[in-house]
Amino acid sequence: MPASALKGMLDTLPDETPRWRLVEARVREVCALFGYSEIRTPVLEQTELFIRTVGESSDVVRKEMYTFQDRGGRSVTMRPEGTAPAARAYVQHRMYLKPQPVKVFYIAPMFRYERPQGGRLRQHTQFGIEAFGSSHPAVDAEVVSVGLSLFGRLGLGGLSVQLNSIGCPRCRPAYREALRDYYRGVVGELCGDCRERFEKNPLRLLDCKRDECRKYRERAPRTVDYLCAECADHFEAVKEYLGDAGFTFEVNPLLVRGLDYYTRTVFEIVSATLGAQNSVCSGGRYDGLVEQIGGPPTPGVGFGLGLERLLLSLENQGVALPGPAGLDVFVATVGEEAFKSGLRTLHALRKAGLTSDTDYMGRSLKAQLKHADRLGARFVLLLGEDELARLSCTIRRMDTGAQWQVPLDEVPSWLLRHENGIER
RNA sequence: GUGAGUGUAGCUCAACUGGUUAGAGCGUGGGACUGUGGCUCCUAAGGCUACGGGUUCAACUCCCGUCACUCACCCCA
Repeated sequence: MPASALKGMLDTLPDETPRWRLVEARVREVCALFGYSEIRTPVLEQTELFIRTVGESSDVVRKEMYTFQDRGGRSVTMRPEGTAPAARAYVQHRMYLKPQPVKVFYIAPMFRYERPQGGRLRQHTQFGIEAFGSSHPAVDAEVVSVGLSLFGRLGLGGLSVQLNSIGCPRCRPAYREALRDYYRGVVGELCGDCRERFEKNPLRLLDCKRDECRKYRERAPRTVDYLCAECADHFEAVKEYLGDAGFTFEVNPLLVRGLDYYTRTVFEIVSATLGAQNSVCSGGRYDGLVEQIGGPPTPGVGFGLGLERLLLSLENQGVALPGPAGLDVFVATVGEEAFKSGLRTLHALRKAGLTSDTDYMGRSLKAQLKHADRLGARFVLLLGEDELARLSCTIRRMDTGAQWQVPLDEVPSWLLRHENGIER
């Protein structure tokens, strides 16, 4: 039996879960503030859903999906991203009949079979939001600002917002052709990948990182110059709304996204404190997605935000993150009778809502105190023969060392009295 | 999937150009302090040096293979 998790899949240990809970709490606060409600969808979906929406030519579908036959012989896939499942739920439950827009968020594991690297895992946790039903450019701006607000609340800096518009099915073909025309003469000098992109998905020619391909993109035609009137107006409005909200961003004409369903707005929030995998949040508009799944024509915008990357970036920036919460009370006892009495007191403490624990290792009193200190106990309750005889106990305050004798049955109420130091 | 680097105690790292019982700090258990934590000191446990093979009188050290991890590419959160 191999006692190790699968490649690219991490355990989150007790020392680390508090920081996760902090981030999740902030996510929920921000979502509540912006009017997004939580949705939970299954980990598995029909493979078809992702092939049709994310796109047959995308890398995600071609080589990164965890796909297998279930026992009924159906091809199923562990979700590689969250937008398609949310859109599927929107259609399945006819949420287009509800007041629009429908705004949802999720915190859920995503799976992609890739080679792990700093900030890249096979299972990662994504916080995502989706706003279905409105094509208003102010919604695009809102979506971006949800991400930025979260980062702001967490104290994450060193970010840059990259924004672009890749047009719609009406104007994109003209752009695609212009791009092909531009690259046609130099195809032979491009890398192998780019030669394939030239055929299949010319937009992607723009984000190749190889020098031999990179030098051409400076003078390549830009998406924004080929937008139809509606798309151009939309893009202008998005920028205006974002600017009015006080956010700074950069228009990056080279930004195109890897998933096929995007239309118009695409954006990416990049952190300067991550390695090569520096995109912490990215998304865009997907006006054709719902219809493609079988719903009525419905616009939508959203983003995905990698929580592992967010945590990494926070750590790299030295943002203070919480560790395990300390105990209110540790019950230390000497002798068998005192141990039994201690257990009864422990129950009373817990019943009163005080976080408390005792020693189950038969440690010496001294070692129990030491252990209590490590657990971060604010008070230690001492119970030995002397105390038992008097039906009382010694309460020690760990930060000051002050001690009191308190009758056993009054311990919880004594501790809860505000002046004695436990603040709820 | 491609390329490179690294695998020594729970963690972070030592061990000269191959040389005999593989060390230290932190952490963990116990003690100095017979019923009182943090500081200090003492002490113990903990290693098939990732795994398998080869070279050699001798391998943590050199060679080959496997696996794992890391970084970069592809791509993405």
